[in-house]
Amino acid sequence: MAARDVEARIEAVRRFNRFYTRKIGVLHEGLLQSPFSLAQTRVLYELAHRERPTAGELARDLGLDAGYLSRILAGFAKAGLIEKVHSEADGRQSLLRLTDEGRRTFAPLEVLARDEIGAMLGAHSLDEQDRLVAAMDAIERLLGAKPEATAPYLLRPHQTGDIGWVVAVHGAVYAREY
Amino acid sequence: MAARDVEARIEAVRRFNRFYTRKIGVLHEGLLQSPFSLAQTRVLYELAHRERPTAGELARDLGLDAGYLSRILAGFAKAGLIEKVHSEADGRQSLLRLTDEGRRTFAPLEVLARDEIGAMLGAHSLDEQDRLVAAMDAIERLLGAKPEATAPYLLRPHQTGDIGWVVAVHGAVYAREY
DNA sequence: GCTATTGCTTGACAAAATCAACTATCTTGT
DNA sequence: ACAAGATAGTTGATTTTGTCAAGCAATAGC
Repeated sequence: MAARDVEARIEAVRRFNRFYTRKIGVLHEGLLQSPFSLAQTRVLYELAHRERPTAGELARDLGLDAGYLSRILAGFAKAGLIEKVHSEADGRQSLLRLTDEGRRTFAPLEVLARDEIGAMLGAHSLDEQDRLVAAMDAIERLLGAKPEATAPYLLRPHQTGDIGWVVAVHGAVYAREY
Repeated sequence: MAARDVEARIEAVRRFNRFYTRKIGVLHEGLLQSPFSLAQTRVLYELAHRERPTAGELARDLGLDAGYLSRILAGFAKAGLIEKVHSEADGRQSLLRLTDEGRRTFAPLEVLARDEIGAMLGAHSLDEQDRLVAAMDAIERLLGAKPEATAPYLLRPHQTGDIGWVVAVHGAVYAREY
């Protein structure tokens, strides 16, 4: 429980990240039969599940480049999948909405994605399925809450020869002398 | 616990996938400062942690296109990061190995990646960290074991009007009549 | 009102990934 | 032993994906 375990925890998380990176890659292959790219699918999903999002909202939440997203949305609009309505409140932004055509197009993708996950789950007993979902919920709950933006965190125990602590805050890494 | 819950489980897994897709994306941003792409980094990692892998082995395990990987490896070889040794056993394949230079190049990446995860963990209490790691281990254990390649799995409970079961096996989706 | 900021778009470009064709080697069946 | 087929890897052509900076219109802050 001491600092000695920090390395082990980090390794465990990294192993999981490698594992799940691959898993997600495999799962996404299934949607490859659709005419949409992964990014397009993610955007479609958000469009289908939000009230009247703006482009900026989607870009922020999906972590997409604004320009990139703009093109994706332009493509959707051209294909008649979405409608852009000028915002009354702020003339710079448009409120986005799936058209009926958009919903019809999206529906089979949704089925495909569901069935794929269903197949994955189906390979396991109900008990295992429950444990899996519980573990996922736990991770989401733990990592989903925004971490405190306050103190820097000790990453490695001090060792002779170290110049100080090595700390990382918000992705940036610093060395700090004693 | 009945089939009624299937949909709920599927939704939970999908939500987690969306969540973790984003998480991984954010975590990879940190390595953006390095001169290597995500794919290159993954390959480097495997090279550093395997005995004498072949290109095919890496391509399979990382899910990379053979041609794409070939170019990545050619780049590494050109930069003096790896060495290809003709396999005695099979003249078609080469055994790959990081050079000392390769190890030196890889080391700071490893530190960066570790510190990034460390920062993530550091935002949580030790107890939370333990629960996080336990949940990740659970998922890996459950999904890591190769599922039985036998029976098709029931995805949705029967409803009036259904033509039959909708089943999915290994990513392919079939309809089956009663 | 003037300036800075914000939301979005566009053009130019670079990086990442896919596909098919091809060579060299190995395996299988007869 | 040898032809036919499979496999490991490379290469060229191409597409897809993503990034960056410039620019425009609308808004917000002095």
